[in-house]
Amino acid sequence: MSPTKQKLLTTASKTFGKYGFYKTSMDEIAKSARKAKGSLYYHFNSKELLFREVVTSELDFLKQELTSIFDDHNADSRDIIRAYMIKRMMVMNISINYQETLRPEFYEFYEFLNDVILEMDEWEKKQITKILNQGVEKGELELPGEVAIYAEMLLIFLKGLETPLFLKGQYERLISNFDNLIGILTKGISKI
Amino acid sequence: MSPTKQKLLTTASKTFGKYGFYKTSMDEIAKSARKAKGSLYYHFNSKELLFREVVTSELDFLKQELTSIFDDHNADSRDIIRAYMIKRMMVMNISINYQETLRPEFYEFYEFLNDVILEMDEWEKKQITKILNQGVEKGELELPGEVAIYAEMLLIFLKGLETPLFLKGQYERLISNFDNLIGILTKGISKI
DNA sequence: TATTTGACTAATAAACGAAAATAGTCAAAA
DNA sequence: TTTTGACTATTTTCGTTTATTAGTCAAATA
Repeated sequence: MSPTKQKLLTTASKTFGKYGFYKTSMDEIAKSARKAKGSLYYHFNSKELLFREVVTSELDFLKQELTSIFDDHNADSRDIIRAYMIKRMMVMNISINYQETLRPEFYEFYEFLNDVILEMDEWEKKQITKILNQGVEKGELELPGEVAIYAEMLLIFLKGLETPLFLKGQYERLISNFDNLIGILTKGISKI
Repeated sequence: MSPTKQKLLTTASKTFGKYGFYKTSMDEIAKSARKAKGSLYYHFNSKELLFREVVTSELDFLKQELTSIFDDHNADSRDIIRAYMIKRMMVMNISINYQETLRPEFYEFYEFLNDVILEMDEWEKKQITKILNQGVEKGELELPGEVAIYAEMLLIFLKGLETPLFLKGQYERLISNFDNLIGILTKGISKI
């Protein structure tokens, strides 16, 4: 990625993060980056696509952070799940542009991001399924029925927490107890 | 409650349920109920208060249904929790006016219902806490740390499911597997 | 006295055009 | 190939009018 494009992307990320998608103008981003607006459009075809790249880069970072967790094949699958969930919430807590997609207006206005979010969901479902399957194979976990459905439910649970944690500012208060709840879940799926 | 008031309330519930709060006019409700608009305002002071009563009555019904579950003191606390969760989702699935408060616009426009929802949240937190505490006392459950926090997290989980289940129409698909997930949770909190 | 009525008023939302702001383009320059 | 900024096209904003709907009240009814 060229330095100009990089500069534009990080400036866009900061500005969107500060004022939100709709309160940020393309002129403002270009000016902040000390580039012409034409350059912005040369590298990113539209405001929506620019925001997509901003959010995508946050999600790519998250994926990367999460991948490093389950790359460790020796670890107990219960520890991997625990680490996955905690890391997920930690990184999301600083993914400020992703957080904007949680806002209620999202559903009305941000359809252009639906596929990005959906893709992330599918990615996570796949990873969690993989972790669970590994745990079952290693005899650490016991899951009657379809494993993929458990993955889906766990994801719904994690996503359900996003609004209270990130939008309603309860991250600091609840995260300390989050660990206990994960403890319940991992105990619940453990083979006795 | 007088027959007229009753009639107006059920008509309002049906009409709001069909067209939503904003697409329903007070004239329409009065006409449907074959009453004068003045009667509507005699029994309910405003459109917002009328809708409040409609939602409140749905939530009162839900409370009633849930109360009958944990009134049974002999039952195993794990069974009570399971029954609570399933019944909760079943009743909510038919609480069509409550479901409207889940819509994204809710946050912007329906502040006048925030306290009703909050009150329900508090009620549920209290009931779930009670069930969990009973289970701990009877030696059926094991919960390290603050019991109330588990109740809060369980509630967040249940509320997190509401949007995918009721607004995104996944109730039929997911409810059958919901039971498995509850199984994990109850196993997780069970004393071994 | 408590309740019901419907014509009436007050408040809100929709429709619309003009002005302002912002997204997006492109020929010229680097 | 990339960058620039003046330019156009589109969208949003704002003020005004019109239409709809919320809410009132004096009279009628039970």
